[in-house]
Amino acid sequence: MALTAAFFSGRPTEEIAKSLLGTELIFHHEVGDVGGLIVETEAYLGDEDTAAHAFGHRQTHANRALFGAPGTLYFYTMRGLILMNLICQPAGTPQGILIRALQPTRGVDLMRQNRPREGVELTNGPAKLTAALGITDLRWNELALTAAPFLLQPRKNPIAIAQSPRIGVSQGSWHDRELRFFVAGNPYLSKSRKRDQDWTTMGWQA
DNA sequence: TAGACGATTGTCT
DNA sequence: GACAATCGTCTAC
Repeated sequence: MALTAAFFSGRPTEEIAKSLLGTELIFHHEVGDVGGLIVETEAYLGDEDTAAHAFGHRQTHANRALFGAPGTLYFYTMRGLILMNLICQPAGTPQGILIRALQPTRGVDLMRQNRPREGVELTNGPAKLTAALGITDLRWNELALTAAPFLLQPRKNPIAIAQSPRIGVSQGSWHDRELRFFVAGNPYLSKSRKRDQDWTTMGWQA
């Protein structure tokens, strides 16, 4: 059964970030479905999180989606690249989860057209996966997940969930908080090392 | 394989 | 005009 808004409230954002691992993100493209299993996420905890866009309850036109209802989509650009977040917690509590990497499951040929790279390079980074899915603008920012052409379907369970400090967060008192969660051993992780990759199980339970 | 660095673009002050 | 939740390339080991 597909995830709905209820999935994104009623428990801590870190918990939700972990339970998204193994969920298939499906995007209904005009010319066919594309998608993959979520293998890496990061939690951004709003007001008090020095790395979050809403730190200090800062609200601008660009980050307004963070203050939306659970299940709201937050897309934003970074050096001309597009990153995708899912909003957790009730409206007014600006917490979100960044989708950092996917293991492709469907529409791989289409994704390769969108982003001509081979193997894990197709989707092993937050801006890489949006490019591969074919997301080229912010038209779905601030929309509810259920109102946009996206679908989240639970598929697999990780053998082990690992965590680490967030990537690209080097300043502020929260820089070393372990709010990045990933499927241990999955080859599609950003920053993954070859010797850590398990191509037999891909990090999933049988 | 790890680390450094330059490119590049939208947003905010 | 400064900066950023990144990417791709290059270099050294």
